[in-house]
Formats: sequence, C-alpha cells, structure tokens
Amino acid sequence: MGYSQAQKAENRERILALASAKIRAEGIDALAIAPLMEAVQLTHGGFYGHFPSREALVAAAIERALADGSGKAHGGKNETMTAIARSYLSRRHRDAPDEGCAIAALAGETARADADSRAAMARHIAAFADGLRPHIADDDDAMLAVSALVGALIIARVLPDTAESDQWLKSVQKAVARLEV
Amino acid sequence: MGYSQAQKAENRERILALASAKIRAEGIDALAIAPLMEAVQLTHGGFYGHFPSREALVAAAIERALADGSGKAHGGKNETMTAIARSYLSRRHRDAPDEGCAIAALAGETARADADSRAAMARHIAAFADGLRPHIADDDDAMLAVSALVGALIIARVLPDTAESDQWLKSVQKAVARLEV
DNA sequence: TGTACATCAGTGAACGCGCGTTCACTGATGTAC
DNA sequence: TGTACATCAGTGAACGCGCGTTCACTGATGTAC
Repeated sequence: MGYSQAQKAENRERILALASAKIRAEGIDALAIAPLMEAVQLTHGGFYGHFPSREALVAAAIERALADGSGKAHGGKNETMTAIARSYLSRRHRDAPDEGCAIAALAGETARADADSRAAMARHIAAFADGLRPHIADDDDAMLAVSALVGALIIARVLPDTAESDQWLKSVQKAVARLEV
Repeated sequence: MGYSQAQKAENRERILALASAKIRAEGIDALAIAPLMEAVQLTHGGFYGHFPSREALVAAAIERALADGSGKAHGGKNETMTAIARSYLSRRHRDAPDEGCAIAALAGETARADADSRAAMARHIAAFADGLRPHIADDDDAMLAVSALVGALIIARVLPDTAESDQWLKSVQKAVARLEV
C-alpha cells in the first residue's frame, strides 16, 4: 500500500472513464461500486476517497459520457450532412454504445435523473442541433434531424435482426441526408 | 381470506396493468414486487401465484405496455400525418409516459432485455412504420418519421426547460408533417 | 543530502437495507354427494 | 336443496444475497528539519 498523489488522480480518471463507458453500455442502474473498483484493480472501500457517493459518480459519469460522445462527433462546417449521418448511423456506432453518443444511450434514463444531469443533457442536445444547422436551412428540420438520428440509433440497437437493423440505419441515413441545404 | 377464481383473474390483470404503467413511468429496474403488490392491496407473497418470477412479469409487462401504447395510436388511413404527429408529440403524451407509447419509454432499456421482449418491440416498431406508410410515399421517409417521433418524444422528456421542450415538440411536429404524401 | 515523521490513498471487514423468492399456514370458495 | 370437505388464492415470517456506505487500520509518499 502507499500511493502517490499522481496515481490518485490517475485512478480517479480510470474510475470515471470506466463508469462513463459502463453506464452507456449497460445503463445507469447497472453501475455498481464493487465490480467497478475491482475492474480498476482497487478495493471498493477506496471509492469514497474519489467520490462522496454513488450518486455523485453517476452525475459525473453522465457529464463525462456526454463530453466523450460529442467529442467524437468531429462535426465542423467542412463535413457534409451525408457524412455526419453515415458516421452517426453506422453499424460501428450501433455496436459500441460504450464509446458512442450519450444522448442516444442515456436520454431515456436521464429523464428521471437529477436536474444537473438533465441540464447537461439539454446542453449537448442543443449543441448537436447547432452543429447541424450549417447544413440544414430550416430550424425545424435541424431538430427533426437530431430527433431522427437519436431515435434511429436507439431503434437500431433494439432490433434483434441484424439485417433489419442495418436496413433501418441505412434508410434513415438516406432520408436525413436529403434534409441537407 | 379466501378469494374467488374471478377475483384471481382480476388481481392478475391489475398487477399486469400497474406493472406496465410503472415500467413506462419509472423504468424497468424500478419495478419492485413488494411495493407493486402493496399498490394492488395484496401482500408480496401472493405475487408468485400469478407469475413465476419478476423476470416473467417484466416480459409480460413490456408486451402489455406495447399493446396498450399502440392501442391508443388510433392510426388508420383516415387520419392525416399532421394529426398523428400532433397527437404523438403532444404535451399530454410527453407528460404521461405511463400510459403512452412503450417504444419511446422502453426502447433504450429493452435493447438490453431478453430476446422475446426485443422481438415484441421490433414487431411494434414495424407496425408503427406500417401505420405511417399510407401517408408517406417514400419508405425511407417512413422510417425517418418513426425515428423522429420516437426520438423527439424522448428528447422532449429529458429537456428540463418546459418552454424548450414544448418548442422541440412543435418543431418536429411541423417537420414530420411536411413528409406527408 | 540524510533522517524523522505526518499525511493520506487504499485496504478489507463490517453494517444495515431492500430486494426476490420460499413456504407453512389460513379460510372462503366451490364441488361432490 | 343442504352438508362435508378438498382446493387454492392470498398471508406473512423468514431466507440469502448484493448493494452502498463506514471505519479502524496499513504503509509508502513526501515534507520539515
């Protein structure tokens, strides 16, 4: 035993990163302290040196998941709507929720979460819409596009038949791309 | 004590109806046997006379929620796309998830559920799309509309600012209505 | 630079709690005669 | 139609389990001199 201050910061980071992946992959309720700490190769008692409670970790993990997910949406004015839709509604994104968009992964559960988490979610939803506006003339269409992208990813993840799921992604990709300009 | 066979059937029905409302309102994980049975004014032990396990109840409650939710979508060829969007993306529907569309309420969680529940979800998603096809010429646009309706309702429920949430509903309503014919 | 020691990150046993599930029991229902 | 009794829906105490959280403890880190 005996650990440096640098290692403490690194351990906190690993706990938070793993939690943000885990809640996206398995849901908020599935996040348990003991298995999480074990995965980081620490014992569960040490958790409370990093976060005051499970609730505080969940709030931090939601914000981290949102930042992580939107960090990967390269966005920008150079990209086309077609490219954004293709990337967001890819099989890759569908099959790796743990490192993907936290809006799609967590919006349903977060509707029942604390005010801070809902506010963070709201900010990222607005930012997502803002990122599409350069490509879409009409404001209502930008909200339609965000709703459809998020909805289609959620639907594709629940469809048990891979071919049907692939088809859903492809169809919505095409339809969303048509909203461009 | 002593209860008639007719009352048993009625009690089972009440348990199932309440469970289907509860999972839509508070999520699958929030469904606990003891409080549920208390709400139906029975003791928790009696639950196992109606369902073999919590898991079995959850599966039945998901199917019931889907049937209940789509039963309320009057649909039909007489209705317009505008009317469907206005009803689905109403404040009323947003604020009463317990008696609303189970796709929006449960798709996220059900992606991690058993095969039967996912298959039931898939059937209702397909039925939803089929219900829109009379109003929408392009098949891809029908899937876009389903994705957007579901996505917008989920997003509207997570936005903490009522005015913003109302605006989101209204914008997507208008944009979806434009897909008609 | 070298030593003495306070700090504090992490340990691991222990706690209370709510959960799903089991089971011996109760007593009105509803059937056999 | 009336009686005797088997059935079985529901009761409520009890169980084992995993959870979040606490806390006395350990020992390397890193600072004061």
